[in-house]
Amino acid sequence: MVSSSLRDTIFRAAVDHVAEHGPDSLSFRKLAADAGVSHQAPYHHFADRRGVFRAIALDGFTRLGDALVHAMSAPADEQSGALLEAYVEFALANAGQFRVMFRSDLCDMENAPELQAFADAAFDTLVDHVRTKLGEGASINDIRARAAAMWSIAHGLATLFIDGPLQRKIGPIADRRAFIRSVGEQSGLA
Amino acid sequence: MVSSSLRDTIFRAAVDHVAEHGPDSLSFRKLAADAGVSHQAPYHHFADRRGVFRAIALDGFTRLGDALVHAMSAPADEQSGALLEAYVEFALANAGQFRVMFRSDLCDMENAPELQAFADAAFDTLVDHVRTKLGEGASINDIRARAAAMWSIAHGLATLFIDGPLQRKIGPIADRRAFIRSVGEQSGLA
DNA sequence: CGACGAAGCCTGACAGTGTCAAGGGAAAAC
DNA sequence: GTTTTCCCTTGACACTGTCAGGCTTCGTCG
Repeated sequence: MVSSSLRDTIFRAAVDHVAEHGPDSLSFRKLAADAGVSHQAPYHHFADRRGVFRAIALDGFTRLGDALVHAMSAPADEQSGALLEAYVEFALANAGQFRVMFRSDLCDMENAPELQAFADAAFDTLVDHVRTKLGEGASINDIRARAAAMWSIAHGLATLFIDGPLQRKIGPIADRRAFIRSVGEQSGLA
Repeated sequence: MVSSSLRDTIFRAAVDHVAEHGPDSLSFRKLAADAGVSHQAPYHHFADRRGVFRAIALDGFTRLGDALVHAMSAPADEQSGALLEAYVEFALANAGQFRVMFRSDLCDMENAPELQAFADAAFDTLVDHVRTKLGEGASINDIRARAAAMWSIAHGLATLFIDGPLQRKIGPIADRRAFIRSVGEQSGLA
């Protein structure tokens, strides 16, 4: 609490702002003002404006990874569906943060090895799942393609939900959970 | 050429900039300066900075729609794969523009009926395709879920390609086209 | 022909932004 | 007790989007 409490204050305020108003309207100066410090104070804890986005993304990947690992504790024949559901539900429950995680211009994943590590870990979880599901005979190409397909469908469903178009076209979805599962079933992936 | 040539000049410059440097670094003033006009001139052709993004998105949806319609001219049993491939290839060939199309904060699709119309048309194309593919017996719920699944996998694959993580994890992909098709096959959708 | 009004563009100004530069004050290390 | 280090401050700069108002140029109508 003592150690760099300003960093936490600003980080939390940033997460809240992103969740409510999205990433782009986030102002470094206003963050500082709201925290009651000078406009330069945040620079002692984050190198850049992008630094705070990197922190937000890192937190997001950590929590998403946890959610996916938790989904793996489902019965074997329901794991795929549980993974899909966990991914999409996380994205919807943390829409702003989720957007930041996949905005390369904001968090610059290419140059942030710690972000890559978490993203890699999440994907490895997925590849392992696919490998055991397809069995020994499966070729590496099939495994990669199927893992990519699963990630794609989860990611696509999440982003299309968040950014609007699907919500409007599909119409009011009484039971979102059921819809997600039925999307998984319609693809051969869950 | 005479009629509002400045609008075209600025629009093209904006598209080029978005393609090269992404949407967020696009400066209204610099656009004007590059066109050799005052910093207020663009306001006579676009209401906002977002106005130019709306124009970019509209152009993008138009061209994406054309690409999808063209893909529908494939043999019936290859249509699904062709749609997937057309969607992803368009996104990769027009990465910046594609990002703008699905950034609700930039083009504000909720309040832009002309954008919704194009997005709806694209989705209707997809629903029709699914309907004829599943046949008469299919329930409306299954049709919607399968259409959503197809859109999700195409959209997810495209965005994961563009924003990096997939490219890195999948490794160098010798034949991207083959990879896209194999992703489609691994799901039951193509 | 002359008045008028709109279209298209300009100059000026304002609040707000990210970030570089330099200083200050307290606490900790030597 | 001096010096170094950490955290924060004030000041400035270039740049942004956008509101306000003025100035030509041109088509239309009385």
